[in-house]
Amino acid sequence: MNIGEAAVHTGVPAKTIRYYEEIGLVKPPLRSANNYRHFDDASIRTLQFLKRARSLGFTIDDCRGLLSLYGDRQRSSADVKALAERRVMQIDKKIAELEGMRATLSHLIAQCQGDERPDCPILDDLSG
Amino acid sequence: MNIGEAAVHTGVPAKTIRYYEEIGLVKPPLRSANNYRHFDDASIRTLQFLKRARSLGFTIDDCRGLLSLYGDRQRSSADVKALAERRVMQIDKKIAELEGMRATLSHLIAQCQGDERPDCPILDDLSG
DNA sequence: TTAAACTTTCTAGTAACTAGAAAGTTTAAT
DNA sequence: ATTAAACTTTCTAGTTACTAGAAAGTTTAA
Repeated sequence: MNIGEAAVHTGVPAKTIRYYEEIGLVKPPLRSANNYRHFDDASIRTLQFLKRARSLGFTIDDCRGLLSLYGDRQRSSADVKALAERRVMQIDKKIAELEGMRATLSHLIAQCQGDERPDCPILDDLSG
Repeated sequence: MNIGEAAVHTGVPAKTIRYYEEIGLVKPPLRSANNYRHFDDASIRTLQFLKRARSLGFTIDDCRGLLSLYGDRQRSSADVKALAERRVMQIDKKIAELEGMRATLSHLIAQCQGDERPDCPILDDLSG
């Protein structure tokens, strides 16, 4: 499989695949005679794994850890669980932050007439 | 006021103040004889404005817009309101995305024993 | 007087890609 | 056989919003 096909099969753009290789997240695939990258089934599976992990919000560094656990027959599921739990805590923190912003903003928006006049509680708030 | 004092008074770090100047978000303050930046009340208020706006999740570009509306006596509050509403929509989108991740992750976490054994529903999910 | 605590500018690093350029290769249609 | 489209390669640089650190000059307090 060439890189374009791999991109279609995994949902990871060709540029991103090259990037993952460059930063050592995936190992360099073999090259065909024409110097094109050749992706085998294992490579494809790794890319799908990464696609899914990234979509769940794991950082690239998390992904390194996950891939190494994935490849480790001796791993304990506790290690994976711990990584996932840390992620959930970060997500919760981020959600709380966003909900705080949201609450303040909608409160201000509700106070604002939103007409042609210059009076604006939103700017009033921002300017202290 | 020197930059350090301005930083304390506004909560915007000195490095960030210089950065805001560099990207043209705030206009260059006057300099004292020693070439130190001198911040007057108006500058301080602008920095406080930015601090607040950034904490509400407005991007730097949003802030440009907000500052220009702030300085415009002829502005209509509708323009400000529109900007804030766009922000809320983006926040909602982000929250929904995070909650999706959160739901999937906690589901997987709940299924995972988290013991010394290698069996792990989380990795099973990631590997498809 | 001298050391600590400022300030200046400059470069480079962070996260995770994404865009674009210039050049080589393959494929499909003429 | 040719040639144009659609690949591929590497390289550089841009994105967001800062942050860290270095080297050098200035002010302040002991």
